[in-house]
Amino acid sequence: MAGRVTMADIAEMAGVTKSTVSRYFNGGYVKEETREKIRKAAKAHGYSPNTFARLKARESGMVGVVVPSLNSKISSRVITSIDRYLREEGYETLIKNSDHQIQLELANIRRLMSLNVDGILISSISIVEEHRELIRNSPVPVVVLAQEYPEGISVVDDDYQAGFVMGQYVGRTNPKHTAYLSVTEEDQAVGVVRRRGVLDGLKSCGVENVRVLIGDYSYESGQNMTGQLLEEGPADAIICATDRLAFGAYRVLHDRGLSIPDDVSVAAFGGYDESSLLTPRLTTVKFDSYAVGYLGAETLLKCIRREPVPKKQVVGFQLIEGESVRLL
Amino acid sequence: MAGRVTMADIAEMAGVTKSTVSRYFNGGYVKEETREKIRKAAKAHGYSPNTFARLKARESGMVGVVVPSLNSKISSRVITSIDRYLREEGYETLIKNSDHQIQLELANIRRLMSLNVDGILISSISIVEEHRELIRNSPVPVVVLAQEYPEGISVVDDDYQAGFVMGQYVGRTNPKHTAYLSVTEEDQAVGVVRRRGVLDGLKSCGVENVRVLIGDYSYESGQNMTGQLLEEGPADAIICATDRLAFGAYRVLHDRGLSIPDDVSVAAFGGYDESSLLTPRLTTVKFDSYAVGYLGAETLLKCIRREPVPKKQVVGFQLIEGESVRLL
DNA sequence: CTGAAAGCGCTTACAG
DNA sequence: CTGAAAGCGCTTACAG
Repeated sequence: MAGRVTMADIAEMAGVTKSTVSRYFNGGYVKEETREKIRKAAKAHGYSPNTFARLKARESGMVGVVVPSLNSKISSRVITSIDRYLREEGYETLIKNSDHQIQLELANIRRLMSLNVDGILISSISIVEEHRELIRNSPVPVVVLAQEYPEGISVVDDDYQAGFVMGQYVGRTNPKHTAYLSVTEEDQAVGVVRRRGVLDGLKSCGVENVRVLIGDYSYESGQNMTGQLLEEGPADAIICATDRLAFGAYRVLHDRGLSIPDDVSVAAFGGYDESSLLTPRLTTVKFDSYAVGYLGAETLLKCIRREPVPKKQVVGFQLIEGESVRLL
Repeated sequence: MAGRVTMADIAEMAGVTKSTVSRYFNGGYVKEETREKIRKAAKAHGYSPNTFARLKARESGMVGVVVPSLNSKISSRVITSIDRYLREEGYETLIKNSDHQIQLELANIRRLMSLNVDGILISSISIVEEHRELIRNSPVPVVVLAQEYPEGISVVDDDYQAGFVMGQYVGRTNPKHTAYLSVTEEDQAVGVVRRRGVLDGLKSCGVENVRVLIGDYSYESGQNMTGQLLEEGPADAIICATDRLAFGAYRVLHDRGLSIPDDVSVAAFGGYDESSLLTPRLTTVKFDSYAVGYLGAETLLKCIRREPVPKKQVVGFQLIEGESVRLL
């Protein structure tokens, strides 16, 4: 592990000034002959310019992405999609994980700004006042993913419609004791909007008195909520805010000898590959997370290039019918 | 979205010089009174120092992590674990995705170096000569995860032993037509070492003539290989290099009306949460990916602090017995 | 096609 | 406890 070689060193070896070497690395005009000398010198020392010293450069070529988790299927899809798009467009992606902590998310945003990225994509669990302030004062464009953000630019899933459609789908089967396993309201998109959709969809079929339990995003939480639910009384339909929660429900229902869907219908949101492997296959809504990532990245680049962009883009979803809901 | 405020601006507002402001932000001595003025000025403009300008700082406080994918359970676990550990220790994590492309992986490593990170963790699918050169010339410490790297420092899973144990487990059931669904040899750990373990384990029970198919890491690949396998002849035991491949096998076997494990035993490596939800539950080896991440991060920090570290650390695994292997 | 010079925003001994 | 000054490694008009 060698010492640091600088542009001045390379310039000296190539018998030119650092201006020329700088141009070489930034696509400026350099005579083929000179170019060759620089290439050799750089190669010999494995030299690449120190990005940190590009103080005067207007653009860093980097885009920051903040995600709430690296453990979730959805985040994985969104980031993968963003990353691929940006790479194609010649941008670097810097990924920061907030691990479901708002304070960390804010710190990540600040950090990316201080890293001089050209723009930021935020996939947030929850937009709080500090976000607004941070985004308002941002020196670079910011696009918010998966959460409504009326003050700025966002790309969102159609959580309400998806919830409504699923609510109707289950509501039509005429359940007597329906429950919705949700997450905290901190997460606007999932904890508030999706839930409202589900409840409204159910109501449109005459299903009221829905028990709503609140947990987090984990498998264990799905198990706990289901356990609690069964203790509190009978249940013949459980809609889960995410597939992972449904996995927990499956486990508990299986363990108690309850049959899906004969005793209890289960449905969820996510559309993970694994969900189709469950027995019975899980009925679920699949959001187009790749589209969220793709559109988000595309929109951000447009902002960076000062092209006009829509304030809000809503991507589609798809109801995937499994066999986990008892049809009439 | 406002213009950029600099340290000099803050200094002027607070009525001090930038030396003092710099000290303020780097934990140097500043009188409480002065401190307060600076805090206010900074707050008023949402100022945070531009990391890029810390040209003279010896340490950046950042660690780079290169992963082969953001879509895999294992990578997710490893990164999450790294990220948490480093954060606790006051370091930033910069994540770069190589999307299973060696060239991209190399570019990512170079990029992180030019970003002045204090150290790099590489979770590579395959170490090629260019890696060795890059790592040899690295100005900062590098720790390799999940792949053997005799020339340097690594943290690895015990792929051979895990393979052997699984080979034996299946071998003891006396299968007549055994197959191993593998990935390309490019991936030393999984494609070569794990496979050798499996084959040796089987052999130790007298099982030879194992059909080995090669695919990639996808669900689809699991389906394709299983389909091909069944076309080529009978099969009563399939060991898959990863759980995801086993998911594909499950789907195809189900679709063809073959029973697991009565007609065909299936086993794999991964230990994903979802695997225990399959019917029948998948028999799988769970590697301790959190430990890989944790130990990797810890080891890297020790390198950065010039403390002594082991050249190679091997983490454990666990055979999780499901019901997918027909026992005698 | 290339160089000299100023400057980017910060850090760091060194004085005081 | 704080400031003046040099410097980090690069970029960028501007000459030539």
